[in-house]
Amino acid sequence: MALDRIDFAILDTLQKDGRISNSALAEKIGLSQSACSRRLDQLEKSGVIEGYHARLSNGALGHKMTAIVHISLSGQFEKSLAEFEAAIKRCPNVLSCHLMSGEYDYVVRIAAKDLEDYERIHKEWLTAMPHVIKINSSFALREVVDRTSMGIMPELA
Amino acid sequence: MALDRIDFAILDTLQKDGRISNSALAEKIGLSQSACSRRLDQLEKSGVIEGYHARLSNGALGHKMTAIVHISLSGQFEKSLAEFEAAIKRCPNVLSCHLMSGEYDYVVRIAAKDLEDYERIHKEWLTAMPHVIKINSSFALREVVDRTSMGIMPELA
DNA sequence: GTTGAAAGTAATCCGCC
DNA sequence: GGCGGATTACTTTCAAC
Repeated sequence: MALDRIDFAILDTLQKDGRISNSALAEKIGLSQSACSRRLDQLEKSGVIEGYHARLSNGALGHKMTAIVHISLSGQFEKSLAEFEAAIKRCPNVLSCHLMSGEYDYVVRIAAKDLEDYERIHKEWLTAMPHVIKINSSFALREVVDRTSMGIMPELA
Repeated sequence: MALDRIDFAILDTLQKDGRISNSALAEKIGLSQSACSRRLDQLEKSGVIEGYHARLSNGALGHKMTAIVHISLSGQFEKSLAEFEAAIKRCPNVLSCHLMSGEYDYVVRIAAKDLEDYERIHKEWLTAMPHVIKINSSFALREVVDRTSMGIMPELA
């Protein structure tokens, strides 16, 4: 799907305010409501927009701690990976998980209430996952940036 | 702010569908529209809901590669950290960045179109940031989980 | 791409139970 | 917490340009 500047402007706006009304969006990017609505339809149907989500405050919900955990499995067979991934998806404290190249197989970001809560997660979830042989936890002292998708500003230039 | 099961149900729903209408939300959680609207107001004003965002497909936008970069600075003075953080916030390819305890000072997640694009980002942004003395890049082979906030299901129990 | 209009739906705010 | 009502605003669709 070919996107032009107007599409990027729509995406940029919607990324910053996912609940903006079609009319406000149309006005902001300088398009009529009908044209704006049609483009938005296209962007949603084509999969460029995957969905809309409320962003909750982990802190306000009592999860003031973020851990970044590097995990290695005992083998890299697709079956082992699949079993581990199915397990990690079930853990509600997992914010993100990527299969990686390099020293560790997975990098996992975890939200916890506090250190004690992290110990519980570590024990009940992480060490209980299939094929795990090595776990290395680091803790975030501060969140500097946290976005789901990258800023699309560069494409606007 | 004290949250009850109804609040968690609202949050859970809104996290999955950030554009749901108040009337649909009210029906889903079994509340009248006015009560639902009042609670939502509170959740937004109290900061539990930080905002609403469209989730864009990095892949569809041409950014098919995710890198996780560990960065160390030459010193951990607050001034150095602040300067580095100001710089990293400016980079549009940065998805997340955390100041860490442990071996590296920062863990940064970066979206890139491809390896060539990553090399450009590495050269133009990462190595150009103030006080950086060590950069270690790993690449994601697969995204297993990616959420902004943790699932709040556990609180529903 | 635009405008304008119609019809349906939703949000907001009210007082009251 | 629920209900009904009134007002205002938004969405969607359509026709015509």
